Amino acid sequence: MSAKLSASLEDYIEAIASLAGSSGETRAADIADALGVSRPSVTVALRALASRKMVNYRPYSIVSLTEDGRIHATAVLRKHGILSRFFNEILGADEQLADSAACKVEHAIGEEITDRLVEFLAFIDNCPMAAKGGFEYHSERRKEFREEVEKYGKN
Amino acid sequence: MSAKLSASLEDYIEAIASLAGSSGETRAADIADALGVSRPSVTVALRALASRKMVNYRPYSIVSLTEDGRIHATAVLRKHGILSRFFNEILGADEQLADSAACKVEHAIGEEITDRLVEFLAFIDNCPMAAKGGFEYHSERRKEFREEVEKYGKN
DNA sequence: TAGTAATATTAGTCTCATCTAACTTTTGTC
DNA sequence: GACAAAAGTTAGATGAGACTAATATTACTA
Repeated sequence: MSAKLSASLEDYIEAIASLAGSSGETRAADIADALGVSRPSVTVALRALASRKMVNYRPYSIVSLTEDGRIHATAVLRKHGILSRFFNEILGADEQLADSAACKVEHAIGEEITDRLVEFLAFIDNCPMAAKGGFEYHSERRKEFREEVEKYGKN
Repeated sequence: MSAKLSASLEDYIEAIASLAGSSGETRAADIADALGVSRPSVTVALRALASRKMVNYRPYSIVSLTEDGRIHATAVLRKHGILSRFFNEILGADEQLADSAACKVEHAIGEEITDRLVEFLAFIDNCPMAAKGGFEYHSERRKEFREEVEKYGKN
């Protein structure tokens, strides 16, 4: 099991994994842009990640993830994707909100909760009428109900 | 809308709200114990919360929440309860895990996601066979499947 | 009411994560 | 190959949140 990283450092490896793409490499400036952070902050983060053997880092050079870093990044990206899907597809939040919520929550849940959420999503994929369609229908009914309350007043 | 608090300060008002009970008051030592934090840390947090008008605080005295603090604490406690229920009742995590995950996630989701989760839970309460019972059944089946794979080997 | 025990605060330090400004290294172009 | 632009790093500062050790205040009790 790789050592625990702070939410901030997880954001960095996540960004590196996303930016690295097929070449497996990125530049500090791209990381800074992706995270909306200054370049010196990236330098600091890369040193911290290098000391934890998560990135291959040499000053003034290109950056790549180590095997450990890749494993950790994959886990974070997995959580992100699952949470985003849950917020958007199941709860019906719009994509942007779902994604930004996923960005924060991904650092707060462990593997067990994540695994269970995966199973839950798989269940709903297999039985869309049972929960997904059902809940969408239910949500619509609640919205109508709210609108009616609005229209006719609460008292 | 009350100003945003850090995750840490939200933990403090949450603890204060929980400890205050009917009297509406607590002591710094109890807050420290509840959060597993030193007493000086509580002093610092109380000053920060007082400057944001979230607590009534005077040195060497008893602590209570202001109206704003109570509102904010209620919102955090609501998120906590909802998340905890979701993790435990829907995803099937044990109570302790559900609670500790809720403790972290409660600071990461906003009101909209929370409201949608409430509606989702309400839906499932009304149609237990649709999703809750269904998913529990589904989970059992997956477990059996895993055990069978285990038993007979993967290849 | 004096003295001790419990409670709370100050003082000083640490780690993280961020910033700006200034400097250095690398890169690309003529 | 020299030199400007781009990219990266140092240096130094800030703010949040935590800690321990020492000090101050309050409360209890004999």
